[in-house]
Amino acid sequence: MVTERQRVSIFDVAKMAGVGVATVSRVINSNPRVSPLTRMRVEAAIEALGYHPSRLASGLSKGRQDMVAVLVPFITRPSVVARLEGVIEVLDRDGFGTAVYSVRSLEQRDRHLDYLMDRHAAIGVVVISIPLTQLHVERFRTNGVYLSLIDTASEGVPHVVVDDRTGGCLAATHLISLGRRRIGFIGDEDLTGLGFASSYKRLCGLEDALNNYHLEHDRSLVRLGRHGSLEARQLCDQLLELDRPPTAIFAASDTQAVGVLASAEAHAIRVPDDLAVIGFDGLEISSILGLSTIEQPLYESGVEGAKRLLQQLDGREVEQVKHVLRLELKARSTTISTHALSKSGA
Amino acid sequence: MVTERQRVSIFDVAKMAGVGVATVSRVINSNPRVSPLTRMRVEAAIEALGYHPSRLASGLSKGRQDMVAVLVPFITRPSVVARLEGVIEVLDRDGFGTAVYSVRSLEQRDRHLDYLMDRHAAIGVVVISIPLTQLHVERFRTNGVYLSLIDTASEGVPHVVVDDRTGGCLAATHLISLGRRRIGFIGDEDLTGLGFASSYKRLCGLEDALNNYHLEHDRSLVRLGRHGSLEARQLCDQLLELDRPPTAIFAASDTQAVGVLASAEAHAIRVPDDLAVIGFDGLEISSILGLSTIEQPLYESGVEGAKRLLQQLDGREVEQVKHVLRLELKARSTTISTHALSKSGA
DNA sequence: TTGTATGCGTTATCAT
DNA sequence: ATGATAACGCATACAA
Repeated sequence: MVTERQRVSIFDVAKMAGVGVATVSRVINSNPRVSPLTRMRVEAAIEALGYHPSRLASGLSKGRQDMVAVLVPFITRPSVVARLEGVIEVLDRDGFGTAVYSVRSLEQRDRHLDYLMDRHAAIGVVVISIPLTQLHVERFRTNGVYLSLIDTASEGVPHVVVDDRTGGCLAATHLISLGRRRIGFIGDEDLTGLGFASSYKRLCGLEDALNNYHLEHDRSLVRLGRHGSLEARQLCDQLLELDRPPTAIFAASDTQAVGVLASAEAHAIRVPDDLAVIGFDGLEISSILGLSTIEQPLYESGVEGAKRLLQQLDGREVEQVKHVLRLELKARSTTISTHALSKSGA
Repeated sequence: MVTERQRVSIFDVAKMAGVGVATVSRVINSNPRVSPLTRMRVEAAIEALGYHPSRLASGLSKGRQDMVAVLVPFITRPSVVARLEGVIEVLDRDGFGTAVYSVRSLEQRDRHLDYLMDRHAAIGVVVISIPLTQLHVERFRTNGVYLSLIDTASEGVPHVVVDDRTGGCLAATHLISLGRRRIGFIGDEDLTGLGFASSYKRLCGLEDALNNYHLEHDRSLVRLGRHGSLEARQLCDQLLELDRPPTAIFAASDTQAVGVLASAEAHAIRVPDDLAVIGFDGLEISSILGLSTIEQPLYESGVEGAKRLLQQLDGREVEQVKHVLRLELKARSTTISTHALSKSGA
């Protein structure tokens, strides 16, 4: 039925153009050592035959391929996707494909890493928000597979991060400066073993802030659970039903803060009057809901992470092994109870 | 510096195990025609050497590789990501890698498609929410690259979709049955040339519903713009500032409905009393906000789409070329103004 | 500037 | 059951 047309190879092109395969190869790889005339003849043949070089053969011959692997946890999280988008865009611009490996457990992480420790699987690997062991890193190094980290760090490996602890402190200080003393925290529980370092660091930042003001930290106001709005709402319900409920809540992410807002509404608790709420990330939803937050450049983190991988491929040393992105407090209507807030939402 | 350890090949394993390369290959591919003893010796050597078969060489030899490409538009949209997650999960379970190609324009679509029309680039391609031309489809067929479509359709190609038009009708009928007559619509503008078919079909469904009730459709209540909450809010602002504003709004997606809710709040318009709002998709946010919506199985669409690709790879005929997923009306507090809504939010 | 020949690491065919 | 060897399609060192 389907005439599985025989693949056109570099050989066919060479024959049609009346040249050797090496010349065709040179044309493909824009090697300057080809006369303009020959180049044109070859290009014509390529066009006529509808020839596509085989990435497989090319990769095999060169000992590496043009695919970059990206390891991501929980791909449905908006923050992860925003980063991923940046990665894909940069890689694509440089002609690299992006293979996405989703990891939900430590076993899955190790299985994928094991597979990717091979220049024939991917020329380089970008890891987003997943902790690596020193052993993994070593093996990548010895195997000559490049590595670039986003939102996670490892000794000697290029990584781009934000200072989550300072961000947490920033958020809490904002709440304290507003007169709030009982500050609840809703963050991620470490169920998977993939950590959730950022959530933990942000909590540390909260404690830093309380310490700075010599305030005691009521540990019973800290609730951890699975990441998600629904879970966060339930955790917040618990907090709001306490005898002495918090007067402010710092959620480890905007997604969780959305759950907090829903919980407050269900309890008919006025925000920010009775409860101030601040999130983290600066997702679009925060801007829409007037949610105060600590904004981090997610997309940019992807861009930077990918660029740092490309630098290594080019043989350039990565100038700054540790690249720290800025954080910015966005004070909106869930903490500041003023006027004309529809305007300041940007 | 870095001792770029020489790659261990099938040859090294053969030598160490004292067998031929063919035998090693058989072991790798779990070919039964190997004696248990030899198998063990080979496996031991593989383990000892830390050998990984080269996917490149394997692919070249077999004339195809184990990477599936996925074409996605606007990867940051939650609906797209949910689908993508399903695809990745299924492919991974079957040992296939997933290369993600993001497309934002027609040129980019064609460039990627052109590249992927090659069994050496990907053994199969899954396309999400992007329209294809008949020409593209033909070329895939003649090149022997398998194709599976999600949220888009093409003659003779396996695809999984929902009935957007019926869904739109469902949403509108719900609003009409609630006594609303002036129904606004906020949907996607076709800026990119990638269509946005679903948004358009949902609008058609709205008109169907109006026709069913012999209601006139006020075209001035239809506003199209870039997909996103912020844009939707602005469009809704226009609608609410009309002399005769709508009494209900159907947003083509939950993301846009969120913008509508924000706009209503900014205008101090009560929902659902003065304005009923319904979205589409059934994202987590809809459940949190109590947003009425038409829920579609996004994750499942990815799962199904990937499965249908795998069926083709297995040489099985896809039994159902067109697979239609169900839609479900979730009536929540943005259309129904009753009691105890915090409970019905599921 | 251009062509020839070898190697990249597998798989598969054919012997044995 | 196992081994030798020819593809697979390209890049590149070397020769011309």
